[in-house]
Amino acid sequence: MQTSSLKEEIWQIIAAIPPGSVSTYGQIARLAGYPNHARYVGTTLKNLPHDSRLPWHRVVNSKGQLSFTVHSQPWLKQKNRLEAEGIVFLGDSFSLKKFQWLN
DNA sequence: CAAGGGGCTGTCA
DNA sequence: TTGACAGCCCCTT
Repeated sequence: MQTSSLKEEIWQIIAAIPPGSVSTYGQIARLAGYPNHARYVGTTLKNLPHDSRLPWHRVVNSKGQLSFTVHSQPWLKQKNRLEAEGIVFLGDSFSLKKFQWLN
Protein backbone atom coordinates (compact mmCIF):
# COMPACT_ATOMS: atom_id res chain seq x y z
CA MET A 1 0.00 0.00 0.00
CA GLN A 2 1.02 3.59 -0.36
CA THR A 3 2.84 4.09 2.87
CA SER A 4 3.11 7.72 2.02
CA SER A 5 4.46 8.54 5.43
CA LEU A 6 7.64 7.87 7.25
CA LYS A 7 5.51 6.98 10.21
CA GLU A 8 4.35 3.78 8.56
CA GLU A 9 7.84 2.89 7.44
CA ILE A 10 8.91 3.15 11.02
CA TRP A 11 6.05 0.98 12.21
CA GLN A 12 7.02 -1.70 9.75
CA ILE A 13 10.56 -1.82 10.98
CA ILE A 14 9.70 -1.83 14.63
CA ALA A 15 7.23 -4.60 14.04
CA ALA A 16 10.09 -6.67 12.68
CA ILE A 17 12.20 -6.50 15.81
CA PRO A 18 12.39 -10.04 17.21
CA PRO A 19 11.59 -10.73 20.88
CA GLY A 20 14.59 -10.62 23.15
CA SER A 21 16.26 -8.00 21.00
CA VAL A 22 16.20 -4.23 21.07
CA SER A 23 16.95 -1.52 18.58
CA THR A 24 17.82 2.15 18.86
CA TYR A 25 15.95 5.15 17.50
CA GLY A 26 18.83 5.94 15.22
CA GLN A 27 19.06 2.40 13.92
CA ILE A 28 15.38 2.30 13.06
CA ALA A 29 15.56 5.62 11.31
CA ARG A 30 18.52 4.37 9.36
CA LEU A 31 16.77 1.16 8.34
CA ALA A 32 13.89 3.25 7.10
CA GLY A 33 16.37 5.07 4.92
CA TYR A 34 16.54 8.27 6.92
CA PRO A 35 19.77 8.45 8.99
CA ASN A 36 18.94 11.66 10.76
CA HIS A 37 15.40 10.97 11.81
CA ALA A 38 16.05 9.46 15.17
CA ARG A 39 14.01 12.13 16.89
CA TYR A 40 11.06 11.56 14.67
CA VAL A 41 11.05 7.88 15.58
CA GLY A 42 10.57 8.84 19.19
CA THR A 43 7.85 11.30 18.34
CA THR A 44 6.07 8.69 16.28
CA LEU A 45 6.10 6.13 19.05
CA LYS A 46 4.78 8.70 21.45
CA ASN A 47 1.79 9.20 19.20
CA LEU A 48 1.08 5.52 18.80
CA PRO A 49 -2.51 4.50 19.53
CA HIS A 50 -2.81 2.55 22.74
CA ASP A 51 -4.26 -0.42 20.96
CA SER A 52 -1.25 -0.70 18.71
CA ARG A 53 0.52 -4.06 18.67
CA LEU A 54 3.91 -2.57 17.99
CA PRO A 55 6.72 -3.70 20.30
CA TRP A 56 7.65 -0.11 21.10
CA HIS A 57 9.36 -1.28 24.25
CA ARG A 58 12.10 -2.82 22.13
CA VAL A 59 13.19 0.63 21.07
CA VAL A 60 15.73 2.34 23.28
CA ASN A 61 18.27 5.13 22.96
CA SER A 62 21.87 4.70 21.92
CA LYS A 63 23.12 4.44 25.49
CA GLY A 64 21.32 1.22 26.27
CA GLN A 65 18.86 3.01 28.49
CA LEU A 66 15.16 3.74 28.30
CA SER A 67 14.29 7.22 27.13
CA PHE A 68 11.80 7.85 29.90
CA THR A 69 12.55 9.44 33.21
CA VAL A 70 14.22 6.80 35.33
CA HIS A 71 11.84 4.93 37.65
CA SER A 72 8.81 6.66 36.18
CA GLN A 73 5.68 4.68 35.44
CA PRO A 74 6.28 4.14 31.71
CA TRP A 75 9.93 3.52 32.43
CA LEU A 76 9.10 0.62 34.72
CA LYS A 77 6.59 -0.71 32.28
CA GLN A 78 9.09 -0.84 29.47
CA LYS A 79 11.71 -2.37 31.73
CA ASN A 80 9.35 -5.12 32.79
CA ARG A 81 8.44 -6.00 29.24
CA LEU A 82 12.07 -6.21 28.23
CA GLU A 83 13.00 -8.35 31.19
CA ALA A 84 10.11 -10.63 30.33
CA GLU A 85 11.78 -11.19 26.98
CA GLY A 86 15.16 -11.96 28.42
CA ILE A 87 16.89 -8.61 28.53
CA VAL A 88 18.96 -8.40 31.70
CA PHE A 89 19.18 -5.01 33.34
CA LEU A 90 22.24 -3.88 35.22
CA GLY A 91 20.86 -1.16 37.42
CA ASP A 92 19.00 1.36 35.28
CA SER A 93 20.44 0.22 31.98
CA PHE A 94 21.53 -2.90 30.14
CA SER A 95 24.23 -4.02 27.74
CA LEU A 96 23.14 -2.63 24.41
CA LYS A 97 25.94 -4.49 22.63
CA LYS A 98 24.62 -7.74 23.95
CA PHE A 99 20.94 -7.27 23.14
CA GLN A 100 20.86 -4.93 20.18
CA TRP A 101 19.09 -6.28 17.13
CA LEU A 102 21.52 -7.20 14.39
CA ASN A 103 19.92 -6.84 11.00
C1' DC B 1 1.12 29.42 4.20
C1' DA B 2 4.45 29.63 8.38
C1' DA B 3 6.14 28.28 12.86
C1' DG B 4 7.19 25.09 16.67
C1' DG B 5 8.22 20.87 18.95
C1' DG B 6 9.88 16.11 19.69
C1' DG B 7 10.59 8.98 24.27
C1' DC B 8 17.58 11.45 19.88
C1' DT B 9 22.53 11.64 18.39
C1' DG B 10 27.36 12.68 17.96
C1' DT B 11 31.06 15.68 19.12
C1' DC B 12 33.83 18.58 22.31
C1' DA B 13 35.87 19.75 26.86
C1' DT C 1 34.11 9.17 32.50
C1' DT C 2 30.06 12.30 32.48
C1' DG C 3 27.81 16.78 31.09
C1' DA C 4 26.37 20.24 27.78
C1' DC C 5 25.00 22.03 23.02
C1' DA C 6 23.39 22.31 18.42
C1' DG C 7 21.46 20.04 14.41
C1' DC C 8 18.69 16.90 11.85
C1' DC C 9 13.48 16.38 9.37
C1' DC C 10 8.51 15.46 9.55
C1' DC C 11 3.92 16.21 11.49
C1' DT C 12 0.37 19.05 13.74
C1' DT C 13 -1.59 23.50 14.77
